[in-house]
Amino acid sequence: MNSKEKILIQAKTLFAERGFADVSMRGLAKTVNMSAAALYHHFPDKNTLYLETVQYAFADKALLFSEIWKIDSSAEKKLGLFVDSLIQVLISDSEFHRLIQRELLDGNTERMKILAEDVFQQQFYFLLVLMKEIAPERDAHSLAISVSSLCMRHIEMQSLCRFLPDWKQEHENPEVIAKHIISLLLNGLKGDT
Amino acid sequence: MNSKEKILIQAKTLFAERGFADVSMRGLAKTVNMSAAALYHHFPDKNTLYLETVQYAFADKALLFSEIWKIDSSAEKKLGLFVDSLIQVLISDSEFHRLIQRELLDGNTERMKILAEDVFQQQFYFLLVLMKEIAPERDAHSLAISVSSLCMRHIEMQSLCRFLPDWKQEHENPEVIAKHIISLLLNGLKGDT
DNA sequence: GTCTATATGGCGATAGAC
DNA sequence: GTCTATCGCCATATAGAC
Repeated sequence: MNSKEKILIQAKTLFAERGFADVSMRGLAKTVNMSAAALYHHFPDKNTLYLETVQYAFADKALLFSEIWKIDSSAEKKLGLFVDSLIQVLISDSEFHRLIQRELLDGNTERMKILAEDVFQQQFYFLLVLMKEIAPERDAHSLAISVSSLCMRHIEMQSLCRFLPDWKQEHENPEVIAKHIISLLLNGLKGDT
Repeated sequence: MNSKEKILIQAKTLFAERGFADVSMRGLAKTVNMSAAALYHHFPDKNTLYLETVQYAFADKALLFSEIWKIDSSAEKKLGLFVDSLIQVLISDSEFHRLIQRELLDGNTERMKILAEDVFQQQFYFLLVLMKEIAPERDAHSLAISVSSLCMRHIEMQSLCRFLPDWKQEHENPEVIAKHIISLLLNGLKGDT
């Protein structure tokens, strides 16, 4: 593995965990056993390093769900698989998840465009098709946002939920979360569980 | 208004906008026309200042919805009012909203407890009661999380959604968002709009 | 491609006058 | 309660040797 890739891997970890302002070039250099000066051979400045780190972290995510859309099954079943997969990806690559959260919070327009086009767009498109099939009389865009919102936030709220009434251990089980979301989407509050 | 309050107001703005690490005592001092040293008369260190700022920003939010729960109306109607109010609060006090996002991302256990007990707990309790009334056979805790997740994330995703397929201007209208969420909750994907 | 050394400046926090 | 001055440290970034 070349140096640049080694740097990007560690940068992803550090930026995800502590954010842009709280990561120093010195600190990053230490984790890859380099001097800080050496980083500047690979990246012109800290800002560019961050941008490239984000793009690196997002690079392979666009294709992650492609098998789901090809499956010959009902739209509801596909939606279930998508929710399962999204939750699994967010949990298994929590650095990726945290970088998305940070980008959403920052709201930089240029990087929003990158996030939209490089990460979300393809899956979002298929999700739109699915929504139009399941609920043709509704607003597909809003529904697709709702699906991803539910998956992401249910995970992000875990550290808070422990301190809220009626919390149970099982609420942190990914499969329980997924099942809840699917059921809510398909049936609404009043449907069967 | 005394100096301490003036400091807290500006600190809320700065911490919400740029995060703990990216706010300097010098910079904060400038916005309140003070020397940095003077800040240390009111707060022992930057960490304590941040903690007090968060508590200050959260202080009056707990009671914001109390009228809703008293209204003599159907549970569905109350849920609608809650969603409307939550979205309105998040939009009208975006600094408050951003501080919550930052706290959720940080995940500090001590401060999660503060956030849960000082901000969420009371509304969450009433929301639980509402959920048990509307959907007695379902998991009320998960449903209450879903309600707040939908409200918060739909707003947080706005800067991203502009770059996603099928986006329309009206998707940023708070009333449109609220109506969508209510309809999704009450009817699920397949219900009427 | 990586190093050491360094320029330049901002940071949190404190001392002590008023 | 606020100031100026300062300590000691760490930051980004660059220069130049190897």
